[in-house]
Amino acid sequence: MEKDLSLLKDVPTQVKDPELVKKRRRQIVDAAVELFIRKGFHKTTTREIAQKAGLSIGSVYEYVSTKEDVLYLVCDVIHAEAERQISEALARTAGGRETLAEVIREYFLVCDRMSDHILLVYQETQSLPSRWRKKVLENEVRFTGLFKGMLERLVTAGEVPALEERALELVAHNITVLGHMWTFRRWFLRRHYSIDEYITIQTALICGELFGSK
Amino acid sequence: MEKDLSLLKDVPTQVKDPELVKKRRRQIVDAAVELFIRKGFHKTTTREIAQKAGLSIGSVYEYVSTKEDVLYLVCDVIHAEAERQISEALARTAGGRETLAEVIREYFLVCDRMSDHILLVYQETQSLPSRWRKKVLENEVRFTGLFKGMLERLVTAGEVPALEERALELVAHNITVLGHMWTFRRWFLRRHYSIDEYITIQTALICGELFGSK
DNA sequence: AAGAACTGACTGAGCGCTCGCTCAGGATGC
DNA sequence: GCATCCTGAGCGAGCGCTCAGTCAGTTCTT
Repeated sequence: MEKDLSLLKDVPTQVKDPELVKKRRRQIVDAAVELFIRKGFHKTTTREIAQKAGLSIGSVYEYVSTKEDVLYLVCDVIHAEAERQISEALARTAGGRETLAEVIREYFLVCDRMSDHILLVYQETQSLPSRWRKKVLENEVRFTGLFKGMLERLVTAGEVPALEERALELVAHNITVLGHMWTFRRWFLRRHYSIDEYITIQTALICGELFGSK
Repeated sequence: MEKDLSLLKDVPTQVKDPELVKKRRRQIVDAAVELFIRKGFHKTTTREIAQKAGLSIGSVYEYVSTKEDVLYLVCDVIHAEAERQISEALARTAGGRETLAEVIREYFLVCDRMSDHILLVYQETQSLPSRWRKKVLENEVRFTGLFKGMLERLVTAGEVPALEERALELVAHNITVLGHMWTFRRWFLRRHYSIDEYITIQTALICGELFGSK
C-alpha cells in the first residue's frame, strides 16, 4: 500500500477514486504484460492494450499519461510479484544447514515460472525514461541484497565458511544471474536439462564456490 | 571470406561489385552500431544511419532490403569480433595449469571492452526476424562451446578433476554469462569493483566450482 | 577518335501508412 | 445539475521504403 502511494505519485492520473485507479491499472497491466511478452514493447500499440484491457484508448490515457508509463507499471508489478515470492520462500526456510539449497531451489523455480516476465524486463528496461530505468535497476540490487543477507546470516551462523565481504556479494549476484540465465538461455538449456537437473547441478556448483578451495 | 559469401546469400543486395558491397556495408554497420548503442534500434531512423554512413537513404537500400537487415549485419560483426578475440586468446595460452585463469581473464577483458556491443545484442536480438534470431543464438552456443572444449582438454590433461559432462557444460555457460553479467550489471558493479578485482574474485569462485567439494 | 549507347551506383522528394495522444461530447450516479 | 468517468473519431508528426531520374564511366560503332 505504501507501494500504491508511490506509484500514484510517480505516475499521475486524471481519475479521483484511488480504488478505481488500482482496478483499471490492473486491467491495463495484465493486458500489456501479455502483449509485451508476445510482441515486444515497440510493436504493441496503445490501441491493442486498450482493447485487451476492455477500455477505450481515451480511458487508458485517464490512468497513464504515456505508453512508457504502462511499461513502468508492468515492470513494477513483475518485480513486486517476484520479490513477494522470494521473501516468502526466505521466511519459510528454517535458517539451518539446508537453507541455502532450499532458497536457491525456490528462487530458480520462481525464475522458471516467471521466465517470460524476467525476459521482458531484461529487454525493455532500456525503453524506459532514465528516471524509471534507475528505479528498476535499484530493484535488482535490492533483490540481490536478499541473497547477500541470507549468505551473511549463514556465515555468522557458522554454516558457511567466512569469505571476504566482496566475494560474498559477488556470490549473491551470481546466484541472481544464474537464475536469470535459465530464462534467457532457455531455448538451449531446456532442450538439454530439466529445471530439476539445472537446480541440482547449479546448487552443487555454487556450494563449490562457497566451500571450495580458494 | 566464407563468412562474406554466406552474408551475401542471407542479405541480398542490388549492387554487383562484391568489394564495394563489403566497403559500403562496413560504413553502414559502423554508423548503425553507434546509433543503436546510443538510441536503440527502434528509435534510430534509417535516415540517420544513412547520413552517418555518408550515403543517401536510397543508397542504403541498395545494400540491404530492410532495417532489420542492418541489425543482423550489426549483430554479425559484433559476434565475429568477439569470437576473433577469444580464439586468439585461446590459441595464445599454452594449455598448462594456468590456462583456465588466463582465458577467463582474457574473456572478461573482452567483455569489458565490448560491453556496449554485448548489451546491444542482448537487448535487440528479439527485434530480429526469427530466422536470424536463431542464427544469433546459435552463435552464442558456438561461443560457449569454445569454453567447454577448453575445459574438456584440461580434464583429459588432468589439470582439472573430472566432472560429469553436464556439469562441465554448465560451468562453460556460467563463465560465458558471468562475463556478460559484468556488462549488464556494470551500472552497479563498476561502482564497487574494478575489472581486475572482478576477474580475480570470479576466477577464484569458478575454480571453487571446479575443484570444490562434490 | 568521336560520338552513341549502355551500365550501374547513387540521389532524395514523396508516398502510404502507422501510431501516440487529444478533446468535444456522452453516459452515469449522487 | 454537477462531478466523474468514459468514448472514439480525428489529428499530425514521423517513419520505412520506393522509384523516376542523374551522371560518371565503359563499351560499341563507324
